Amino acid sequence: MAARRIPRAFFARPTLEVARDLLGARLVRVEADGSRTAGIVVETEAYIGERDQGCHARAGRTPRTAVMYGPPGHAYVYFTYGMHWLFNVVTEEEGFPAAVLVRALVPTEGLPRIAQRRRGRPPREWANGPAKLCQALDITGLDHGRDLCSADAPLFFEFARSFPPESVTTGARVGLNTVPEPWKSIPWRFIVRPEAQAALASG
DNA sequence: AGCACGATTAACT
DNA sequence: GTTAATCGTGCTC
Repeated sequence: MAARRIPRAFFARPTLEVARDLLGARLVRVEADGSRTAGIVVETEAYIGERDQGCHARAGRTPRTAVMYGPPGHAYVYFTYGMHWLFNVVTEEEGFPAAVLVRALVPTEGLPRIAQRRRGRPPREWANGPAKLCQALDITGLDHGRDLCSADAPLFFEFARSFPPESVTTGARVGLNTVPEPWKSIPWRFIVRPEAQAALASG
């Protein structure tokens, strides 16, 4: 029985709720040959509005950030450090710029293909970072703006698992070195504890 | 037109 | 722990 795709209403909620509830969801890429590569989301971060000085929308609406102002459930994919793609899903109601950055997956499907894309690295490092998971699932600028909730989307989320509060930790978002407080330290990062992640591999 | 820097990664010492 | 790689973006001149 096929798992249910996560509908747009899930993303049309407060970004912190979406970031927390996305832990345990399955991010799925349908490959050109129809096969799937996928993994369970185990780490996310929330970026919320123009006042959030860690959010790209702090500069207002620009060509790059326009997607964040659009309807929820769409992909906000951007290029950074001259070489890496990072994947977010747009949240909240249309007109309010916010998104959840997916920072790590535990790969569960299409492992040979993922191994090929992450050639030379051990399985543990296949998708344990925001740019790594984009490599693993071949997420690039071509996916920017894509609707992840349409029936024929080749990239989407599925309901898969849920984690109890004791399996989740929070902390400051990563990489905001020059961002002023309180935004730099506000605990908008959500992580599935390592023990709980280990259980995913076997089940 | 020029510039500083980034929601990172991998390879170093 | 430190640092190079590498280029689009937004800001200043």
